[in-house]
Amino acid sequence: MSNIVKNFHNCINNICNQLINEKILDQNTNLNNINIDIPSDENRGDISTNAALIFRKFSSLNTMDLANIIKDKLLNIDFIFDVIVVNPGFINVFFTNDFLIDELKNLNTQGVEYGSNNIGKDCKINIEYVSANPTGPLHVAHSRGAVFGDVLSNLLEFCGYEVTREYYVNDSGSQIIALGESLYKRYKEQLNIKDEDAKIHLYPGKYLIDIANEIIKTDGDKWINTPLEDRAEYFQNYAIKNILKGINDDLNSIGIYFDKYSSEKDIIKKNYIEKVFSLLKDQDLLYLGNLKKPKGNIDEDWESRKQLLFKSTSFGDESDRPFKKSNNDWTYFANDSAYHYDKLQRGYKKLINIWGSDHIGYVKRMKSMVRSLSNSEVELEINICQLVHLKKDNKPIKMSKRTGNFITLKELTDQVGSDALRYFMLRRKNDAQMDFDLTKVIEKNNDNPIFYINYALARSNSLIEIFNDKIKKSNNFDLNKENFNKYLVKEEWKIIKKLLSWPHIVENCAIKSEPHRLIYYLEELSALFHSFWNLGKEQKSLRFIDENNLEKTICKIYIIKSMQNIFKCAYKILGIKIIDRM
RNA sequence: GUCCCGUUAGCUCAAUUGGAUAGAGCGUCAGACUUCUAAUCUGAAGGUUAUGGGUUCGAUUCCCAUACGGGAUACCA
Repeated sequence: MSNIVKNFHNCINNICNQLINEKILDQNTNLNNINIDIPSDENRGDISTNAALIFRKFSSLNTMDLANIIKDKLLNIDFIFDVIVVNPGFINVFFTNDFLIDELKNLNTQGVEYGSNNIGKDCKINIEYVSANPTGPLHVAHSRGAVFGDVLSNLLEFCGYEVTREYYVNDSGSQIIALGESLYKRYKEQLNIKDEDAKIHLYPGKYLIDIANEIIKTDGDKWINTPLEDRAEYFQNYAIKNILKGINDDLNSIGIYFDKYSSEKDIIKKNYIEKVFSLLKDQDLLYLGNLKKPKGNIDEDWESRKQLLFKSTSFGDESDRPFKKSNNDWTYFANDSAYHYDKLQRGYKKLINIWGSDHIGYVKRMKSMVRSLSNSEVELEINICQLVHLKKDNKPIKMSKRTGNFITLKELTDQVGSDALRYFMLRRKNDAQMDFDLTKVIEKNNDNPIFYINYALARSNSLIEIFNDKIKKSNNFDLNKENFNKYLVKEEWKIIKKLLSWPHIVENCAIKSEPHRLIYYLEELSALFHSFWNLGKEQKSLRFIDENNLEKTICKIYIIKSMQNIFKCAYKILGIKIIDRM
């Protein structure tokens, strides 16, 4: 597992220990705030650190003197070519070319495993996402969380976590009762039987009609005039089963698969709510009380009610939260707490939930709950995916879930394809709102970054083809370090350094749960490649393939192979297809 | 009213968890195709990081206030 940033970090830590021994640094010097960066400006070295600026507080020496002492020690390390100290105390380090070539060989030896790490070693983690109610097909708003959760799972797996991808099915409660009755209503409708009961809320959309017709196909009109209690469960389960299958198909079509579906019904059957109840009671976190009247806009029929409340204020929430309704039923929050208790029982060391922005008000109470139920041993991380504004030709598309006039995930996938959908859903930070333009994401021009990176890959691939056809079929390159030094120009060293920063990018993305950075990395790498490619137009000697100079060509093709390796690895994490040719 | 998220170039967005001269793409202007694939590239112009304070060697980043935009706001799920 090679990571140039980590390697260098170790060097700095060693030097720090030496300095402590030499009494230059205080015994209790804190190393936590030391940054190791890959500078964006190449003049600032291949890697840089603020160590001297941090050490300043733990030493009688001034920052620049400290920096120079560290510099002298760094210069003794064999893979460091030069060190420059800059005001106010940054230490900029340049690697030797030999070191970079060794690392590039590492990259190729490790193949698509290059960049993986073990920060998640022995950590069982549960990532719950989508979890849309099984009352209708997935729509656009679900797709962002779906893709985000999937890629975060891939990424954490790559970092050594043992990941469970989980979908929580809300197959219980009043919505499901309404769903069952909606289906029954459609069933009657399809059999041309008049229904006077207009009170029942009907789920809009055509999908329930299709399901109703399936029931008619097998059962005919046998359910007509059966009492509610006899038919309810059948209609509910039938609807859930079919809708869930549709949801699953839609997800599969964009490459998303779950390891586990958890059912709310099952959780209730396990009596976990009662278990949670007593656990909270023991910690004195439940009490009977009245919530204060909320200020501002509220319904006119608000009334003060006595109900069982969870003390989430003791964890920083702004209000305590209802655990039971005033009629003594459990709230949804109580159910959800039981579900999280179930996850804890399964031995996860960390939980991640990915929620839509409409659930943002529930973040604090759920985090508080998991802390209470796990003795603060398990952290619940909640990533909020903000709204996606759909557009077409730069004009907003109006949608309303109430009338059933919304664009489904399936329709979106059919229009733009899985790759464009995934790529653009990931391209923005999850907690910022984003636009998604149906026409723009599939345009084949400069505006479209996914074509930009695919084009880089396609171009590089044609190089490999030409190389194999014309020059050499075998993979046994004679990789002579001297040749790299002799033939490569500064633009190519820049590409190599970019490639070697991949493990650092991966680690950062995983630690911060921010997969969008992978996308930006790919676009930057592609830019370096395209730019260098075009230099070859003006100056033939800079081209990758020179039939008259095998030694040089081999070095250059080796970089290309390394680059493709990184692309393959990144595409796998992002879940998008490799494009060989365009 | 309260809470959460956001505000960075004309537009859409980055910024390596407090670092150095805040970067890309689009758009604008000026250029590069007898090609290893022009779906590309080169150059120029474009900024008081919403505003005002604070913390410190150093702030787009952390804290406080203000403005604007979006979302959430008792027993639904």
